[in-house]
Amino acid sequence: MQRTMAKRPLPPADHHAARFARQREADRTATAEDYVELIADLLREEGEARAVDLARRMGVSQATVTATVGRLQRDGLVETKPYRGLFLTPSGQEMARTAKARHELVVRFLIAVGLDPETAETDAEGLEHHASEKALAAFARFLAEREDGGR
Amino acid sequence: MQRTMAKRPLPPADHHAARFARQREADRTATAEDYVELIADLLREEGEARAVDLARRMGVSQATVTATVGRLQRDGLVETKPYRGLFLTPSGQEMARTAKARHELVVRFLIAVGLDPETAETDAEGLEHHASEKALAAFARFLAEREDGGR
DNA sequence: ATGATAACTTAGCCTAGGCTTAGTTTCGGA
DNA sequence: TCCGAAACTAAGCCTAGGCTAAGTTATCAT
Ligand SMILES: [Mn+2]
Ligand SMILES: [Mn+2]
Ligand SMILES: [Mn+2]
Ligand SMILES: [Mn+2]
Repeated sequence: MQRTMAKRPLPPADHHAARFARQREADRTATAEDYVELIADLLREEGEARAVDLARRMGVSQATVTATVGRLQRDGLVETKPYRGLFLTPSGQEMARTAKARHELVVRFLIAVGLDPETAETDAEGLEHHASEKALAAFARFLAEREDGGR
Repeated sequence: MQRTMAKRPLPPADHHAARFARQREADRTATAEDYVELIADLLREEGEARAVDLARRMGVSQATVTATVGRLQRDGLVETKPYRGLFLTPSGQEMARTAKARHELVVRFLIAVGLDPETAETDAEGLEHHASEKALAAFARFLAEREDGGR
């Protein structure tokens, strides 16, 4: 995949550690982001977001959804009305809005660099959680230039 | 970050679930990939990869390294000689080689689309685990075209 | 040669996020 | 109306990957 194995010396240990720490942090927030994004999507597209639908779409058992939603409630992102679905608190809505915009941006970017739309969607689901603000800005810049380029 | 919130209907539930399943799978393998890549780097650059150095560079306690390395051993990726460092089995070397190439590719790609090198390194540490083969191929294609473009 | 220090391990704890199985509660069709 | 099915909850289990604190053990400098 690459010819020359660059002889780059290792970064200072604390820098190195900081990278991994950021990665672990992103992993910790990923589930919440995916859930609230999906809840928002379901509310918008289907009018309601029931736990059973979340379970189906996340590919996870209902019990897992119950537990995860419990944590989201604890963290002030979600409210539940049993048999009537899930709802987002203001801060849940905020997170969903951000997550959705980021998700869309990553998908459009991946397509712009030559990935097919289906794979772009799949990959974006994971990649989105690890793109920093700076990376997202770079992606947006890239897309803006692409659109301009046609002119 | 985006003006129009595309009214894309939700994908079929099973497709949707498959995306999240792939994401979870990637998360499960990420730690092993990072460890073997780092062990390989340390062996190459420092001549040895001791647990204590791994701990420092991963930003994690020594006890965590012991536990994680135990899993890597169980999975046939690593061998240990106490006070003499860690070594990769053939399949560990193979994983390290792949992970390293992928890491380098992602970094170069991020820089090519306008990210500064330090952020590229940080983001790559997380992004690399979620880029499919197709995405990596697209990144490589993009880089090849960039290089060509100057001609 | 030996002992202080660094490296490593062990034990015990925690949370997130999975699972199955077994209840309970609500809804809606006959 | 009422009862079976669907939705939800609860209980109990598991693994990964973190932590701290308390041992061991090997190395190396004196
Ligand atoms: Mn996602
Ligand atoms: Mn998403
Ligand atoms: Mn990584
Ligand atoms: Mn890496």
